[in-house]
Amino acid sequence: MNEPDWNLYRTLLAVLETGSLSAAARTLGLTQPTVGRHVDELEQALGHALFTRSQQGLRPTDAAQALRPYAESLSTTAAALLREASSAIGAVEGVVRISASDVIGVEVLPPILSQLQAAYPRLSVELSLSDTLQDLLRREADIAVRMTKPRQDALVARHIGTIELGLHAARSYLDRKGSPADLKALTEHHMVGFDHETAFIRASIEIIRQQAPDFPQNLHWTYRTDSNLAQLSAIRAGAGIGICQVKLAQRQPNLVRLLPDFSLSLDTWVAMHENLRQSPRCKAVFDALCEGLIDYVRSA
Amino acid sequence: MNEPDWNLYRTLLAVLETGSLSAAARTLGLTQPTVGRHVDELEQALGHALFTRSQQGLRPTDAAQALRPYAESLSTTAAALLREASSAIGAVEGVVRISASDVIGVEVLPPILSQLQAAYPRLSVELSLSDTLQDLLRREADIAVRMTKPRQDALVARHIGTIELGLHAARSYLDRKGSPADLKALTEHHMVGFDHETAFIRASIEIIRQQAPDFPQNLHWTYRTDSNLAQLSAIRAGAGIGICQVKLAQRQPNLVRLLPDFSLSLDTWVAMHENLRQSPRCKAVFDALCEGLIDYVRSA
DNA sequence: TGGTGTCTATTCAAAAATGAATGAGCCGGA
DNA sequence: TCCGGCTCATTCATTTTTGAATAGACACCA
Repeated sequence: MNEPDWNLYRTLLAVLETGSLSAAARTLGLTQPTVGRHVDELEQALGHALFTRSQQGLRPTDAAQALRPYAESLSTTAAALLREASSAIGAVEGVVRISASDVIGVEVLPPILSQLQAAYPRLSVELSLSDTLQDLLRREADIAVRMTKPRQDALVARHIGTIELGLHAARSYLDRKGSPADLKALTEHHMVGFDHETAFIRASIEIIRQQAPDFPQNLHWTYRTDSNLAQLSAIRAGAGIGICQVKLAQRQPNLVRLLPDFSLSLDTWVAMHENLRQSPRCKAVFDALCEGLIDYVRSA
Repeated sequence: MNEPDWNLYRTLLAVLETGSLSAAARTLGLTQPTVGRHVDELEQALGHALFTRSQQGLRPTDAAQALRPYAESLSTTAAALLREASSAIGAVEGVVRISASDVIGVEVLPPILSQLQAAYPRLSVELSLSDTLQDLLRREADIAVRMTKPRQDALVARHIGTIELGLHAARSYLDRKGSPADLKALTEHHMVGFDHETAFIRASIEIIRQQAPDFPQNLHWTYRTDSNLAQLSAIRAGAGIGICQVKLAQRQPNLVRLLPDFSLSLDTWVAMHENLRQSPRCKAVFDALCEGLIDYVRSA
């Protein structure tokens, strides 16, 4: 039995993502019959049924689900290959894909990246807002800005510094509700916070417990979202008191820091796949990111 | 511009590996003209020359070299996908690829694996003898036996125990040359050791320095090889005194341990990609490997 | 209930990819 | 020096893959 055509994996992934032959055909620029034939061919080659056909689409079997991560890995690697090929050798041009948290991506990176693009006009930047380090290994991004120290051997990481977090609220909110005199008074306020308790959140809560034993346990969470960015917007809009970056709040005239003794800090890192050190375009972006973020962290 | 056919990457890799269109065509089961056309097509799609043609083969350009790791990653991932597809859902069958050092692979694993295959007749094991942890992330193997603690987040690792290393020689050698009375006497002997000084070797030398200050600096290395397995064979054949696993030497009637106060220890780990925990065939092999190796380490 | 949207399956002609054969250049050994 | 080995390039017939069109089945909505 010969190795199946690698294109079959691409159409497999498209069918998994879209849920139907027709939709997959549209995204792939093929037609529904060919996509169907690809699936048939792959099923025959692998010896498993991959989908149960029905008139309103295909439902993937467990076998297809098991193969999905591999197909995704193929797809991201192929995309990374194309990015690598997007630049001439030795030139700072082409596409670089950056991954960062939403707040960093929206509030901090734009000036840094626009300056970078002024310096290298033939450079394109793709920005993916997500928070896992996995995506560097899977090559979903070339460079990542992260708040945890990368522990992967295959990554190059540079430590940027520490970002300070503090409690903030909008003036409009404080005009209505007044300012809390101490941490215990927070129970009387509307709080903006996280929706789901991730490992990172649990760790943060632990740190808060240690550093600020007065921090109340049961707060009145009136606005919960897992997006830091949405939290920031909510605080700005006067929805309540929440935690955000101190440096960021200083730039916003209508945000006030509360109880400045309460403070959390986030270590910040910029990480990149080791292989990409050879690539001038990635190295240029890496260096510019480090420089710009260090400026941001140290800014008064 | 459309995304290039993924098959083009496969032929690119084959051409890079074989060094000629014709040879690549043979390994791919295609013909030389099609391989040539694939390369042309890819060059056009990427906008780079990938090879400089000549009558005695193709020389890859820097651009092609830069793409090589990506193509290799595609290839290993496609192979991993096929392995995953080689087993029915929930069944312990199909192909599992194990990576281990040469000594472990040749001397320790066979009984463990043959027992495993007796338990699961539809299971196939591929054994790759290499020593880097990288290959797990690149999916070059499903499971690895390693002598260093894995630091990758994406890996599941289990600690097996400590393997003791000691100085050994064959009786035939000792009959000719006599036994060294102490470490200093090693300078009078033929020694079997490593060829290149890797990071691991340097670390080991450092440990030796600390634990055995008497260990001579300048030994008479008469047999150098980077393969542990070849070292073991050389010691067995009476080429000289060398370091090998104590447990392993105990099984060999003609090997004698020398200066038993001298001892090194290696921490042993079995590691696997986190995703594969879902896969019964990998989990079964992982568990069997752990059990078998623990038995080996603890055996009298 | 009938119309419209979605989906998959099938057929058949057109387009694309492939292979066999051949030519030409280079290298090394007899 | 010639021969056999290897290489890549080119041509043309054949095979394979693809797409357009169509039919049938289901779901939703007026």
